[in-house]
Amino acid sequence: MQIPEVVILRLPVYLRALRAIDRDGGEVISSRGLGEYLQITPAQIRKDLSYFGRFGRQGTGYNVKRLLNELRQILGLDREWTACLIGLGRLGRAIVGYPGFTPEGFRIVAIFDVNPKLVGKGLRKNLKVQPMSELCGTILEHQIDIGIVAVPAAQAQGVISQLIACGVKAILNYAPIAPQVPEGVKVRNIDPVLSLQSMTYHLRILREGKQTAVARGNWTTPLRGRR
Amino acid sequence: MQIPEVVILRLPVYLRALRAIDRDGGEVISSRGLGEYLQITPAQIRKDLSYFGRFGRQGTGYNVKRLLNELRQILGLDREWTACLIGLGRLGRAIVGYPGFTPEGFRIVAIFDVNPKLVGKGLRKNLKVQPMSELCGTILEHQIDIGIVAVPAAQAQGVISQLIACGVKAILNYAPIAPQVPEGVKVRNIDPVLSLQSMTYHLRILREGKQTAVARGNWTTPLRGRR
DNA sequence: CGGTGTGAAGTTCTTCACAGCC
DNA sequence: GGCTGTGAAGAACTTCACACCG
Repeated sequence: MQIPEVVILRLPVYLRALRAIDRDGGEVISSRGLGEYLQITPAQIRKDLSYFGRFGRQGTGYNVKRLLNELRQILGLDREWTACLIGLGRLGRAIVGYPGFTPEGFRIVAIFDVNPKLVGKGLRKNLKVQPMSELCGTILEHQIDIGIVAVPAAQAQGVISQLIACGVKAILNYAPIAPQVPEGVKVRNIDPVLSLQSMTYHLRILREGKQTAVARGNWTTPLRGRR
Repeated sequence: MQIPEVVILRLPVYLRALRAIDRDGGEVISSRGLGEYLQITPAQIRKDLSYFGRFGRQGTGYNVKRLLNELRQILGLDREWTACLIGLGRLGRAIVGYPGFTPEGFRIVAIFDVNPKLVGKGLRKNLKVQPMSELCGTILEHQIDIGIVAVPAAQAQGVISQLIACGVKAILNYAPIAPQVPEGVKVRNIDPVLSLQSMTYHLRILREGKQTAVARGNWTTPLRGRR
């Protein structure tokens, strides 16, 4: 059975919510409870989970710890995944340095950069910056699962192609490009600028809508707040 | 007419592609050309654009500069938007420091942090770290449009609620939480961990699938690469 | 009762396919 | 011939609603 990608994208969200609920001492949660927490309809949650099994109990809900473990297993988070970082510029440094970035189950085991001045620099034990020429060898040697791309836009596609050539099947891309990848390779793009640019659409509508409405004087509800 | 949110989310992607095409000297692009570039079907692109007007020319395609301007206008990027950053930890510093973050049309005009040691520190001209107590006043004074939240998870919802109370209608949230916001407020979450966690689902399937397949010996195509 | 799991209905989004134009 | 713009068809996703269970 082929599970919709949207469902897969929601599972980590459920996982995180359950972690929070567990931390707060919750032992059981209904789809309604979880839905309120996440602003998702209960039916959605039940349907999503039903793709993978029957984890709930009628009249009660879901056992938080049980569901946590099930989700961890489904998402493959019950094992450790290795990643390499390519590009140790400002962004790359923020990524390695950020403690919450590599949560349970992820570990950055190699770093690459074109800059010869950075190469050889040790970041912490067993983690030295390597030249790009060693990319493929290291990936094969360490069986690296995930490539994290934090290079400038102009170099990004080249780096991604190299990663794929070395057999990497999952890429987290921070460069502002639309990567070209063959089928079977999963890419996730992290791009705050796109998010900003889509929000301004709504901001614009809001402004213009209000202006228009004011001009026409057709208020149905009193205007709250500024602007 | 109500335009689907997915469409809005794709517009900035088109915009960026057009910028690249323009930079490379392209003057005209067909929906097919753009589609190949972005791995999106031509029909999708045409339909998306048709929500906003008729920008193409039959037999030719779209004039790149014209379409660029139309999209900029649609997205409200023909004016400047102001943002404030809340939280000047490691992440916050990466955000203000990252030059590509505030592209055409965005400007961070205020920074807030709870840490008294940071307050008063000047980052650049006219940009000093302010205490949280000044949040609302500054937002109203500068008419700030967007709040960028880079505080720890535990504080994030509180900060977001404050922003909303001050009238902010657009929030870029970097904290790993599911923000609760009233209708009319747009939030975009930037969360690399969720992206990683959804990719491991596929990695797991890939591994297990291959193992299973090997065990059964039912290869249809030769195995390429490692693992 | 309260709540899950799930076919079926409903809705939204994507793709097709073609008229119309360059 | 090539390509847009767009109703209509099709696919994907979400919600409903109810049987069934604790």
